[in-house]
Amino acid sequence: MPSSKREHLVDTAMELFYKNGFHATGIDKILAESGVAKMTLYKHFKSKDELILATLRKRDEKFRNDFMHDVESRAKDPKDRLIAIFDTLDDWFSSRDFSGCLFINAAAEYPEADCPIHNTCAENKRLIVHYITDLAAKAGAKDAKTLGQGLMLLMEGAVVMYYVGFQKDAAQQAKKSAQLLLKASDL
Amino acid sequence: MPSSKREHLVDTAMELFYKNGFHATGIDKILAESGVAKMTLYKHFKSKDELILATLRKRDEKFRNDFMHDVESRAKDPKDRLIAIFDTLDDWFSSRDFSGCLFINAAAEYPEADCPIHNTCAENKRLIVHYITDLAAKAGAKDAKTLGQGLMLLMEGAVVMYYVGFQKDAAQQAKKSAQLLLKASDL
DNA sequence: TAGTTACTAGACTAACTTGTATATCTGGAA
DNA sequence: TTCCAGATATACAAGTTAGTCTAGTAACTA
Repeated sequence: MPSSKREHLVDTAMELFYKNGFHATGIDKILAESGVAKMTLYKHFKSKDELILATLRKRDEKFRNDFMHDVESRAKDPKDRLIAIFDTLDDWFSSRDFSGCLFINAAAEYPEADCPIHNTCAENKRLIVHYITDLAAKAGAKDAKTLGQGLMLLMEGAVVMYYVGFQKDAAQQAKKSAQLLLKASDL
Repeated sequence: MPSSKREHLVDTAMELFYKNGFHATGIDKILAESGVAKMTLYKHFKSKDELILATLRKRDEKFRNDFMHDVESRAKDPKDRLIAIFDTLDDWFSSRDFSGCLFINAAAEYPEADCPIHNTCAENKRLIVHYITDLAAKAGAKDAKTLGQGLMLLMEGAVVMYYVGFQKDAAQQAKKSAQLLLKASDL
């Protein structure tokens, strides 16, 4: 049986890191919020960085899972799913606790390319590109790789423009461009 | 005559904030690196946040200026300039000290929407969208606003995919999609 | 010469950081 | 009952943080 304290720590940490940032969130705040003792944290994780890595890994799994399920519940046809991505995105943006992309935020605070934290963020992006490119191939795009990459760029751009630039219609603007890219791929 | 100490502080701070992040860069490190006394800093800026704001404002001006000049030196025709954007981007990415977008990084560390730092980042994005949309209009795009927004999303997406996702060809992938969007706008 | 301005050096505060050490408590199994 | 794992509270170490205070220096100008 996995320790429930451990999971509770990771969940609390994820919330605080996401809302306030990594350096700005001290260990003590996570402990106070979760009601777990400090020694319990250091029994499960040998450092704050290890806790950060655990939260990123959990977030990666949960985010991609929720994302794919939401997209797939919106449309059956792979081609329609490629467009549905941007409605899923729109809903995510307008959710109450949206605070950008945890992986973009983490990479910003841990800039070094050989840092495990930054690399975990990179892995998340790679897996999402893979998912989208796979969908593009299933939809029969004439150049699935290019289409997949293009849609990924629109998606990440929308996250930045909504979160950093306060552009409320970023997801719908991305959707418009996505439709043009699909047309250019004979879809 | 503007204080040279002030400018030196801003330049040093910009370098360190960009390379290592904002919370991770202490006042003392900036002072040691610049060789300026602490009281001189607090004579020019009433807090670290004020220094951050000054660096963001200087960066905004310099970045947009350099960016526009580089784009405009690559092509004369507005339509060609819209594509040249992505070669400018590519050069920026492969420059030795590239560390993502300072404004995306800053917004990640200062998440609150009503925070002056976050708002300065938003302003930078708005001004760049405006520049690109203006170019699209000059190029005679049938829907300049949509094209401008689309190209901006590709651009920001490329920054994220290069910096966070280690995707080395992000700018060239963005360029390919940009060409498709231009075609869809009858250019 | 006297005054003004810009800057410097360095001590200092008070809070906060991650991480460790110690000693205690609790619930369940042998 | 005894033993033990897991968690607890609390104090602590050692360093860092932003920001203040004081006293002094160097250069320019009336």
